[in-house]
Amino acid sequence: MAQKPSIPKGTRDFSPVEVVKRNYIFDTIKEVFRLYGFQPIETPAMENLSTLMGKYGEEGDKLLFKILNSGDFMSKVPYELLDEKDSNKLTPKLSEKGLRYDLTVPFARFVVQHQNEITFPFRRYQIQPVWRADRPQKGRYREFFQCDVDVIGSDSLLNEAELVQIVDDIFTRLKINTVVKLNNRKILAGIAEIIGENERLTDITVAIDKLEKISLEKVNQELAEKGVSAEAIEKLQPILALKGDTSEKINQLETIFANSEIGMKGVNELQMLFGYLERMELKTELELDLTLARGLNYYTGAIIEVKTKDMDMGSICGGGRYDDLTGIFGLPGVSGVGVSFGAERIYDVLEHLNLFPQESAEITKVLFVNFGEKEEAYCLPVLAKLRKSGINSEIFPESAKMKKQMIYANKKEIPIVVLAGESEMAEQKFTLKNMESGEQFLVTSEELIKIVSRS
RNA sequence: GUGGUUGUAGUUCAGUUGGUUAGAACGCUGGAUUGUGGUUCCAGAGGUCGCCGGUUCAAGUCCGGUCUACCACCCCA
Repeated sequence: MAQKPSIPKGTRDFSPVEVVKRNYIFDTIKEVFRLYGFQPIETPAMENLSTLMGKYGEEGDKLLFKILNSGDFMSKVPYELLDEKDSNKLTPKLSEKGLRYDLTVPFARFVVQHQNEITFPFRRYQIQPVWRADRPQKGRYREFFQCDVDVIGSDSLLNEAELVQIVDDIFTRLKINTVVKLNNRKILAGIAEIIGENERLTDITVAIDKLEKISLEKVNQELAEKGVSAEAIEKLQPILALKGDTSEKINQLETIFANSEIGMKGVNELQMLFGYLERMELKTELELDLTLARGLNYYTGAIIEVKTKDMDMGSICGGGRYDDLTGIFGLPGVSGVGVSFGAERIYDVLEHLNLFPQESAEITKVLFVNFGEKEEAYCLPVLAKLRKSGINSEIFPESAKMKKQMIYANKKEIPIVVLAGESEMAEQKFTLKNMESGEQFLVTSEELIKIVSRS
């Protein structure tokens, strides 16, 4: 006997109901992207490892799925390498392709490769699965979808502002209450500068990013463990404790950064961004969060993160500005800014809050019961007319027992069943049954189409 | 990658200090009802107790390993 089939760890099948719900999210997102003039691209599931390696830090490299070379690859491996048993040295001999880890790096590669065909600034969106060899947990998978929007080739902060507007638009449509948290890497760099720990920018950002989750004491402890001097930690405290609304925080930062050029630049960018946002009449709450760092270390300017106010959950959307992402692929000086929507988490929020729409464009509206060959022939022209007028409809493919066909309609939640047997045919009519109320009507084909189109 | 919890019909779960033939509910199939689904009633099918090994006269139950899902780190969407 065949053993039970299964799928790889951290991957999922999607049932029809789930796909319909997921498409609702993707369709809403795409609609808004298009509304702002973004165009879709797609890139291959696999990239050359040389494109992917070293772009996500040391951790990231470990989480890349690598694809085994084809053919007799072992014959080319020198014996000494096999004896050494050093995976890091052996891997390049066995694998030269990997599954993409995110959509941003392949996008950067795409831009460099097609730079002469692209009109800048390039506004693109991309909705595709990505793969990470992470340990799965609830809401964390090894295969998941990212929905990215980026503008590349423009330094204007208007792009940041529009991305926030897109976020506002999408979550308003999805009926999720959100707060958009904003910060700027230059502020964080300024902080590192004035406390005299320029070198430790990454450690500092990672540590203060945790302020929401763990206590101030723990954060300070972690900073000390990472080798940040006690003096610097002391200097950091008043900054972490900054209070007030956005303009108050910005005012205080101006004083703090009097001697930090990069810090001042960050303050100016924030002022400009919030200036744009004020004119956009957003429904979403905005918050300047100085502890917002986000892990990805290619961000250089604005940092954006979106959380829902409706339930306790990590961010459902995030992004920022990255200067010079294409530099590593040989095209320096092109700046980009983008955000990525976490489809899986948005799904969980909508499910939890029961916000998926009941009506779906993907379910069958009308089922013709099949009574036999003559009856089939009688129904087919009407079925064709229904479909022509855009009504999802089907005929049961064989003249099975009535009960079986009714159960089929019931399970598929088909709202209307059409019965046409001998007696109906004799009168040139159809019996239309409303499956919810159980009511039945004897109607002509024209009346049938009219009634069904209305409901 | 580190540490922990878990696994029994399709699903959710019972299963005594280790002791004959592993149960229930829901679901599924058929019937009551040859032109009527959701409610009801009757009958039936469905399990290598995640997998591999060990201890024992005897293992769903104890031990080791492994896989899976989940939880906390790490990191992240």
